[in-house]
Amino acid sequence: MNAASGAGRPPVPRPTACANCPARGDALCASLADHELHDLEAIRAGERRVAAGEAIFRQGEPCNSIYTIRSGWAFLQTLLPDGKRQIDAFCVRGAILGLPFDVNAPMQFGAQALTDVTLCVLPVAAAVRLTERVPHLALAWARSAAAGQECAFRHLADIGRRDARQRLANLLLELNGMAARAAPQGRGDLPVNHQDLADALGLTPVHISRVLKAWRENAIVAVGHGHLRILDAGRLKADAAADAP
Amino acid sequence: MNAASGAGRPPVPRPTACANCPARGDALCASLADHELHDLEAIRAGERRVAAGEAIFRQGEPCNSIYTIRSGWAFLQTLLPDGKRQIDAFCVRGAILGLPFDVNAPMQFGAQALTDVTLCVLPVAAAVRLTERVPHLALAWARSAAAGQECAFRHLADIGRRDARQRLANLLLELNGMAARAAPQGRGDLPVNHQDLADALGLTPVHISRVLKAWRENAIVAVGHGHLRILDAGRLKADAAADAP
DNA sequence: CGCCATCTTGACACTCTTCAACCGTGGTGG
DNA sequence: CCACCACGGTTGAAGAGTGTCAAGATGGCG
Repeated sequence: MNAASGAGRPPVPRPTACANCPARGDALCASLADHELHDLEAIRAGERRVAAGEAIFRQGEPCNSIYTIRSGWAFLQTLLPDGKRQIDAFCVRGAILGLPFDVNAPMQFGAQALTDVTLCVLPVAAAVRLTERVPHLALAWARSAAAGQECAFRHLADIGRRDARQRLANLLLELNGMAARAAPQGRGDLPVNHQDLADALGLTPVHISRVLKAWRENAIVAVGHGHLRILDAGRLKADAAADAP
Repeated sequence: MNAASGAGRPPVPRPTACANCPARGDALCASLADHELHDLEAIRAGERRVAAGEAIFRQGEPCNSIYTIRSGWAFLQTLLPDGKRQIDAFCVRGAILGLPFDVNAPMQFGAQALTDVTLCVLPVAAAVRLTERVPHLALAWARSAAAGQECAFRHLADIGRRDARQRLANLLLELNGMAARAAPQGRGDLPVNHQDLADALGLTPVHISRVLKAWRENAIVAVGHGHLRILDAGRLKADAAADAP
């Protein structure tokens, strides 16, 4: 998974340092100056790796860390009392995952790794204290949370007001965009199965399969075990807004 | 609508001052100390009244103010290209409405008054600048945005994973709670019509009417022109989680 | 008093779900 | 090395839930 030790390159002094963080430029840190970054680094609680399918933090439990994704895919989910699951958002590099300002309050949603994930960990209490000296930090959080809200609203409009085909097309295009930004040289495989898509869109895996069928046959998408690739984003876009004027 | 001038009480020195703001205790300001509040007041751009049905800010246009609701009801909405509407959230006293950190970026959702509304107006640029001296302010924004996100996620799980009856019961209970907090002595009338509820829940007004029918007949809710009252929250709660274990 | 928006009700159509059977693939242990 | 199994995906048939259309009732407001 990590090939940093190979190939005659000089070893980086501290592989998890902020300065050479893969998320530098995307995350919280993007809006911070170098000296502010230094302050931030001082309170970091290091790095955490979470295997695909494992929880990053759980719904119903308090969360005393702020996680930033350095690599990999994760998602936020709400579990209902009867076991149904709603995926609220997918996240890649740079996303900020827990914002539990009240350390003791139980989280109302959980976060889970979709692929293997590496996270930057910030203790909430220290981060809030740091805010006094680095107001930009709080501003960056606010911005991140506002972006998350916007994203949730888009998602809401999708689920509430569009049919299955449009929902799925929109989501796939969004995921494709995230994949492209997170790994520009990647092959574009999205690490989602039908169940994930169904739980994100308020549909059933069976229906996802049916909607994908037409696209498969027209070589617009390719489906595999636990992943999915978009072959023709243009035609997908046409389907996404089939009812637009 | 405003009876402040009546009844022999001594006139307040400045009716719109922060210190006697009806939202003091709910909003941004709740987490600020008195001297910080003073700083905030210095940059206020006064008050704005918006009549029921009018836009507070529009989707697609930039928004250079941060609005806090002092009184009345509003909602956030996403308009789709084909004219469909999704209501993303309902808001009462204390809610913070625009968080356009990039003053030039067009808003991806709009805000509209549900009843007549009075708003506290803060210019974004000045507020961001103030953040340097009052870090609490940025923290309060972040908290507010995070709360908004949580609310959106709950809403998402409702629409994605529950049937019409449960969705409606949940929403009505939430609105009822907001009404109780916003006007504890009020009669509990919710200022929503069937179209509003339908647009919030991803349903049609016709279906809303059908779901309400049973509750009407059992004296659980009372429906009127453009408003709605909950008579028996307990039985509504039972319906809201009818599928919980 | 009459208009208009809101709400109500019925009949019917359609999307999506449910249930069930089956298939292909990848992993695992004998 | 192969048989087996588990999982994810596919497909079909039937049914529930919700949308659409259309007509009528109700009540507020000019």
